[in-house]
Amino acid sequence: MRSRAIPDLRRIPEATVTRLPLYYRALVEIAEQGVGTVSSEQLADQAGVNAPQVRKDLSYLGSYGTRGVGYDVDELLGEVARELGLTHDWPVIVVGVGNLGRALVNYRGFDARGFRIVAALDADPGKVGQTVAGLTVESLDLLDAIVAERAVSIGVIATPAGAAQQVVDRLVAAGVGSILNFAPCVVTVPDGVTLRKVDLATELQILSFYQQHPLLDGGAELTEQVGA
Amino acid sequence: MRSRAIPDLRRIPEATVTRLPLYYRALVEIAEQGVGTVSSEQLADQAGVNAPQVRKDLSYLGSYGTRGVGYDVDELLGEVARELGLTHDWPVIVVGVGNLGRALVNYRGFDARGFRIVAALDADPGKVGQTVAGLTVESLDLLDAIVAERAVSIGVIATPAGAAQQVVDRLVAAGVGSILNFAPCVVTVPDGVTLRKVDLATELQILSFYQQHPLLDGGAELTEQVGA
DNA sequence: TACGCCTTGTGACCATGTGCACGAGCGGCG
DNA sequence: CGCCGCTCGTGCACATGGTCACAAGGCGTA
Repeated sequence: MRSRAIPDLRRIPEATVTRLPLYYRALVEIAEQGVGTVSSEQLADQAGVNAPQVRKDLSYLGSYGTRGVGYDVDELLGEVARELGLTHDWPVIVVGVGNLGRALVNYRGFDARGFRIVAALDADPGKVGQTVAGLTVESLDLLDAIVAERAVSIGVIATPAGAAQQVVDRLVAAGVGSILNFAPCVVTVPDGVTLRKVDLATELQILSFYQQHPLLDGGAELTEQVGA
Repeated sequence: MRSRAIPDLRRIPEATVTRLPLYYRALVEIAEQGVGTVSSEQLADQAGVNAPQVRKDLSYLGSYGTRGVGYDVDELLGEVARELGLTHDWPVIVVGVGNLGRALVNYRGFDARGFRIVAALDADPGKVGQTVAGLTVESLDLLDAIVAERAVSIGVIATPAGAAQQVVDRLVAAGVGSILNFAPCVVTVPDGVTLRKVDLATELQILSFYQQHPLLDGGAELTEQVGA
């Protein structure tokens, strides 16, 4: 008897990885409705992509649907969750408790799916000791100790641009392997560390570009990017 | 005499558009240092990409550097700014004044480069009338009138997922041509409207994936996507 | 004025990603 | 038990994007 799937070590394309969260969210919604089976087309509608894409993406996971029927919602949900690493908690640290940092700490759905904010740090002594969403702001000086002690694996940068690279370096040195950068600047990380960035100004400028060039309009749906 | 550049109607690749803001920011920083000329390599370092990429991207603009010398910082800055539509102001409306919405309205650097928040709306009567960053929160009911009256061209969605599509529809109907969606859901827009999305949960899940699959690491730098 | 250095501009090649269409296989029905 | 419809899985062709290497061409200097 051969075992079920052979998760297959071949790499999952980056573009597929960026869509997995979409599928995950769509599956959660479908599961909540009590539906037991979905076709690639239904899933595609819900996730905002097209059906062949869904099938190809899911095929990378080694997840099998049933021909003529579709995918078992619960099984697929479990598969995607496992692949995304949502079956256990990830301790998250937020550095910088300004407007944005506070919003992030308060953000529901942050810890909703396994992401638990275990620390909020700031360099400003005036902010240390304040409480945000039930969490006490701690001093930036304690970064290394906190990361080590609480097994932090994901760091969120919500500092001013000037401090970002320095904080990133400290996080990496302390063992953090994934970084989400909200600071409006370029930061670099060594190989083996994953970096993603979110920049509001950049997004607005891209919109502004297309607003000014109505002729050029992708028509695409969406995509993404990742660093390493 | 042939005229200088011929802006050239050939389309600028989407990937290039997403990098223009990086170049813009890099150029601003370089200009602030009083430097008059940059090479593609310097610019590449500052922007976090590689030199040939910079040259190819800039060539799409029809912007000419000088061989053997580099690019004139001020001239290039003006060119990029013009291409991105940063030479005039864009009225922005923010819908949803929860944690995130408030942070966005407060966010400096939002209007720093020509993006001016002219309205903040919320459906909750309890929030209407509150002041956020010097702006009075207005009722969602006034959306259409406000968009028309203040010539809003960019809409930012910071509502709960359930309300997002409805708000997007109203914005589009009122004439908004660009939308930035922070709500964790898929929204659709008609052709001719540009849509971009920012989703914290998605970003974290992608990080989580790579954290769990250390073998797969792009090594890429960054990218993006856009809808229409 | 001619030569040589330096940096841009770009054409060609390769990798990645997307869309399509068809074959494969399961379930239900007669 | 056999047929048929439905949906997955996937190979292929196409489009987009990225990397590289090299030619084009100013600018300074002798």
